[in-house]
Amino acid sequence: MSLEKQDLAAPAPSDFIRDIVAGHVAEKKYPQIHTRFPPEPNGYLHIGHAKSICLNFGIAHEFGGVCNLRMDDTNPAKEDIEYVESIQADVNWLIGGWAEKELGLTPAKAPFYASDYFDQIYEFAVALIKKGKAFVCDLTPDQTDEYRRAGKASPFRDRSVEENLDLFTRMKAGEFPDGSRVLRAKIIVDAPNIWLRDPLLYRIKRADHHQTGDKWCIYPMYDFAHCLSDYLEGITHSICTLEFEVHRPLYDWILENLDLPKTLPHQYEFARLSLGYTVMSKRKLMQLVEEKLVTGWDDPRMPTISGIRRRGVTPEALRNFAYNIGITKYNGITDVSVLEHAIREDLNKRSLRRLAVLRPLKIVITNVPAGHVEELDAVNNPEDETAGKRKIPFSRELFIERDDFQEVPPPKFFRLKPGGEVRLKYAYIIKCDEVVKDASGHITELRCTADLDSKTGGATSARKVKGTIHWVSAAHAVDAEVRLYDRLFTVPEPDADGDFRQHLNPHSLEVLTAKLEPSLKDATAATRYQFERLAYFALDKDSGNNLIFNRTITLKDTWAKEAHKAS
RNA sequence: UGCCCGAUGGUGUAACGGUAGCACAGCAGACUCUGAAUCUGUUUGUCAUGGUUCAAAUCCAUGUCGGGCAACCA
Repeated sequence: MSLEKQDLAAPAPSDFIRDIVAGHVAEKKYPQIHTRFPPEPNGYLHIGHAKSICLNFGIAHEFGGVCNLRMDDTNPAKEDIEYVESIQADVNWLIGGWAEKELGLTPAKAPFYASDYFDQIYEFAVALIKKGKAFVCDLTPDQTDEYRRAGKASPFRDRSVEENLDLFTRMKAGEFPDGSRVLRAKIIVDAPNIWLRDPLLYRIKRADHHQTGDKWCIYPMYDFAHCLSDYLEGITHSICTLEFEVHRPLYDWILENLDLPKTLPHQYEFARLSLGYTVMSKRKLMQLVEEKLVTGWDDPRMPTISGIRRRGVTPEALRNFAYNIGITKYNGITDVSVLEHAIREDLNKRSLRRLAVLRPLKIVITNVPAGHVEELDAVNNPEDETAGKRKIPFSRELFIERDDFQEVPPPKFFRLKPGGEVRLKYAYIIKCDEVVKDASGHITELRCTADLDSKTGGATSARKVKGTIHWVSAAHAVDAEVRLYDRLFTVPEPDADGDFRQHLNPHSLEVLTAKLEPSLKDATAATRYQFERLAYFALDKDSGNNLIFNRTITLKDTWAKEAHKAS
């Protein structure tokens, strides 16, 4: 299915923000809808950001608008160019083939940066001072905190415009040490909303900035820079998460007190994503990386966009997930199964089926002569006829999955057992005649006979056998490293109590050497594979001459559930 | 504590004063050369109490519970 068709087929998402936007479009309130996605480059983007990206770009896409990617880089102490680059790559990947046209670009065809506006933001601060609406305050951080809690005016609140102007100019010139003075808005000292109690606008902070170098030693605070950046870019709908709801009066106050000629943007808030069995805060993800609890930001177990991508999930799957969860103001925890379903649904449609054995058990088909090799037809994707067929080699010695044989089978086990029959996918029905063990009782080999007329299309091929299993020809098999990933945490809410690290899943990664059908030698990074009856896999970026596959997600396994119930 | 926000099955959402629907999960079955996919059926819900109304998940009031903010972070 083409992406375009997929978009058309998907019901247009509807939520309270889109309802508002649709209303504005209907009344022609703005010439064009303009949103933005404004991450701070102080970490990698995660699936919660994906929700926001899909919302902001989705709205632009659906209402003929534009969405800017803007680095909210007002705190150089915590930011880094590495993050700028990863954010750009992740956004491009997520919107690729979907909302690329809606991506707003600066004249340099780069993302936007709040730091692009530092000169203008500075002038806005000067304008506020001149109007008597901002003042330089010499209180220490602790004192400031104390005064604000008490709803008491700063003793510096009534400095003259001239003095404020002089002090602010000198702050900029670097005449004062870090943290010694700040610029504050003059609003209401005892407002019920803390963010209106003369909030900070600028602080002195000597830090090398990844975009502006050492040009500045004062940096605007989020509240001051954000609304003005939105305004300067012509943003109409500034969409953020719930924790900024209480900041909205300040957002509006700044814009309304600057006598701005253009239409003002408006802020709307929605609930951030919480996912079961996952931690989402950048701080905790950073901790996992720094303490080497994972291999990096793009470890396939991480909920980061880069980790999810490396795991083999497609942007379409992630977008469908984002659509499916909806947008509200309710802080709930989305079940991981919703994500897993979106991934499986996507991969089922697109992945090439292949035969691969993860934990090999050798079997010998005694009535097939040694040296005999035949090529069998195998369907590449039953969900997509255009994917065609391939040949797979069959011979006397094969590998099957150890799990597919049980010497003492539980009830309803319809795979291979002593004296039992099973179909080898695309090949013959075989019967297990003998179980060969070593001195310690470990099964080393199975000796079987094939019903030589039962090959697909053959005389007895219609014979009903309850089970069908996958296999690979031992002589033709290709070895590959497979990385079996599982959820990173063992509990639905890892950060609900105490230290989230104590809930780390010790089995979140298992590495095996698997036996693959030979066609997988030519596997490509862009292709998604389903190892039949097992899971979906994608080539890892570490893969070179030696193949490395990441397990994206398992197939649903009703039998495992059944077996679990029995035990 | 103050201010702000929220509450619909197990989970996430829809219903915009007029039949509580969808998805995921679960359960049961059909089909199956993937115990997958697909198909069929199905269990489970409007936080509470009042009020307005012919009619309330929806509007109002009060309460309960949950979340957020009170960084020279964003």
